[in-house]
Amino acid sequence: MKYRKALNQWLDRLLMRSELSTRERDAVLALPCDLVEVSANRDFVRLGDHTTHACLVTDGLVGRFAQTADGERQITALHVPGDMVDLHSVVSPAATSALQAIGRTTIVRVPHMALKRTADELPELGRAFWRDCVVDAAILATWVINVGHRPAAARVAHLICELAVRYAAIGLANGQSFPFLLTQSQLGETTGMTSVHVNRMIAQLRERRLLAWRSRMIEIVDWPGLRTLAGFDPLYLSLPEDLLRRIYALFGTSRRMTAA
Amino acid sequence: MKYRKALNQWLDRLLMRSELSTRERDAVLALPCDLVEVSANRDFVRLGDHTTHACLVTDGLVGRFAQTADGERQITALHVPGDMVDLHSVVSPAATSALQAIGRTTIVRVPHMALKRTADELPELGRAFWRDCVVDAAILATWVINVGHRPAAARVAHLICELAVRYAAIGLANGQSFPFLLTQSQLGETTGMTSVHVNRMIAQLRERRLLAWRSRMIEIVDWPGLRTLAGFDPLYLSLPEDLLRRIYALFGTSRRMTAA
DNA sequence: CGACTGATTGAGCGATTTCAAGGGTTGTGG
DNA sequence: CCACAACCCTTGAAATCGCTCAATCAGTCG
Repeated sequence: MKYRKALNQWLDRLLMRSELSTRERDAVLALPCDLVEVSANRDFVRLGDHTTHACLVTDGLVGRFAQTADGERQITALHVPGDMVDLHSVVSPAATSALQAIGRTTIVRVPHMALKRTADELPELGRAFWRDCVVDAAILATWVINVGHRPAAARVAHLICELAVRYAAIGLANGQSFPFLLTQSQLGETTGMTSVHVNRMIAQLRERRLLAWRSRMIEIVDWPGLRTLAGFDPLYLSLPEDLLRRIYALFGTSRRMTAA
Repeated sequence: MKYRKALNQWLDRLLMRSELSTRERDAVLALPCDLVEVSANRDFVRLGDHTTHACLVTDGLVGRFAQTADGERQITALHVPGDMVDLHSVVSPAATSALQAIGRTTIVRVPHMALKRTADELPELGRAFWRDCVVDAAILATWVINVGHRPAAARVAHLICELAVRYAAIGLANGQSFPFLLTQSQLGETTGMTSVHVNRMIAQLRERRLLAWRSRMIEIVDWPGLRTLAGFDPLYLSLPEDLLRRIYALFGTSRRMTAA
């Protein structure tokens, strides 16, 4: 198949949460698909669309957007490379929210039909698909707590912790730094606060020497400190124990010695 | 089977979102299960438990509870009769949050093994299970918007609208009234606000003659008004069009004439 | 009849938003 | 390569919303 790299990213993701036989792995890699480039800030799935394909992010960042009646936008999910953004659309093709590329993004589309057929033939793989949706729901539940019951600084810190771990898990963290493609207003749209207040909270996190943020990268300066402030417990991400340990080692070691 | 009534409730639920053949329906009704009574405010699944059964609510109300590091509790989901509370545990048995009965509740437990076997034999039914989890996730996404981007009064109103529709959908609304088993503090725990402030918002909703609340029942007084204030759009509940129309008719007709 | 739990109300405080304006960065076209 | 425009970040001051603390009232269960 043509876009083997993308399918491999997804397979790696599935393998973090499910054990798959060789046959099942091969079936994933043999899925038909096609590639779409989406430019920044473009919706590629709109509310109410009836989709026929599921979208896999290979490169870039995708946000799931919802809207209140008075036009306020809220980001309810973020998807990094390797995420199948709307795997759920296989069983529920009518989109209940819009999908937008945040910055230029590469998408690989896989037909629902192919996914269904494969899942029917290999029930254990079907369960892996289902499990992936369940983990997404667990992330969502954590966002509810975050937005509902955490003070502003912790809210921002928690999202940053989550993205740090998710980027590290897919090998896109560079030492203690990872890509952070959101603007501060978008960060506000996901944490339920004003861009102004996001800015002040970020300033706090910087002052406390917990992180540094420049040119679309965030550097974790004090991982334990950030984690504590955020009340971050990565259990809900369902990552393998050893991977998690490696990530923590990556972020935690060699505390920076900057500033007296 | 012994608890056919409970399984029938669940089957009805599944049929709202999936078309099932006679064989598939029979398979659902033939599932093995056992019954558990849970007294008020008791956790029957704890964080981190490895479960072997999925829990179906037959009677009462169940809340999914999460906790922040500093002990604040947040309710991330509510489950009414007919809901399979943790169907997702079939593919992900380690509980990522606790389940608590809100008031005395009757649970029917179905073994994961039986659900898996049935799903393997009848792939379309397996997809119905998966779909159910997807709808739960859609509800969760809506809660994120609610808690993140709506002012307090609308937040409370939105939850009330959702529960009104969900109770009506399972035939438990009595005219314009439906059971409301949460205390005001619990309502605060789900909407991310203090019980004091919940109280004031409820008072507002009463003053504006949108609803009445007494002895564990809420009566919808002005459905269009409540819906508008809440910005409520039931799309995310994935209910059949005609059922929804019937529910709206039920709530909307015969506006109450009380009080000059 | 107490003892409890839940609902209600008031006053003061603090967190977050709003409004507003200025400075920096990035990308683009000349 | 520069100039410009657009967008993003940053900061301040005032207003608002929701929280905390505290007390009282109303049902409910033994």
